[in-house]
Amino acid sequence: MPELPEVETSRRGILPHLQGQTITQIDVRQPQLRWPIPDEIQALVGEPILAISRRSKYLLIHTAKGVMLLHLGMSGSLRVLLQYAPPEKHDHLDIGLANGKILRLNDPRRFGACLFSPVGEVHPLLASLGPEPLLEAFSADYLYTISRNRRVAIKSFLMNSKIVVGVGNIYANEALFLSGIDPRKPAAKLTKPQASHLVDTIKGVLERAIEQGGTTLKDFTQVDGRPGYFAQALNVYGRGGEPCPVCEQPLSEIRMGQRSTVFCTHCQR
DNA sequence: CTTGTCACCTGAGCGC
DNA sequence: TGCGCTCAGGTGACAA
Repeated sequence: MPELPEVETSRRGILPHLQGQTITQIDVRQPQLRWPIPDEIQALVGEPILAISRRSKYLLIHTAKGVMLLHLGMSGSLRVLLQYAPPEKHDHLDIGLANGKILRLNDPRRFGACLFSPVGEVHPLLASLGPEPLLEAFSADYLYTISRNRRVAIKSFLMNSKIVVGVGNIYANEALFLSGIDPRKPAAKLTKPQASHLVDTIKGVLERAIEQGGTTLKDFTQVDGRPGYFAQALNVYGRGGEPCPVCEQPLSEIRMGQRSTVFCTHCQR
């Protein structure tokens, strides 16, 4: 499960089931995810879960011995089940808990990850990430300043995790539409008001999606308990050729960096 | 350093 | 029904 709101919704969904529980077992059925699941992960067996946090699209399960990093890639999802629930196709990993439940990772495409970081160390994958989009560090001043002298298209710039994390293809398309900015515009050509508007719309679109994830949040213990990927009404994503919701001109669809990019040539400049 | 491309993997949908 | 092709929500590793 991909974009930041779904990851945050997953965090909130599994939190009540995992908080304070001790990890009793870690069953790896398929270690070949994006990277092999390391054997060191077994160091967490016997450890109480102290907290579950999120950095970018990584979920971090904290213990006194270290942190388990979970990433859902393009197709991963988490559920909380009873420990005897028979594993189904693509159920690669179970984290057994003292209350008889398990946290189970399912990921058909195996672009996800389960990694380990010893206590006190920051995992290398997290070391050079940009700011969280919903925190104050991601501001108009920041975006304007960091985009100077950058010729890359603003959409690719936004999707660069060194600039800001958590803005994936869907929300990059949506935020640029809501800001009236052409996704092909070189980042350096953003004006200060545009940078400010863009920061506001990114925060707004992500916050609304998280709120909706919250309202539709199931308890993560049912087969259909996963949050819907598209809880939020989308203006442009997946709507190439359809009329623009504002001006009714047909929406353009192009590819930028192998990613589908939808925008309105009339409303976005 | 910046930018663009490739790779990882499975499954769904489409045209034939 | 089946085959081959394209595409899909991510992102690190490279090459230029």
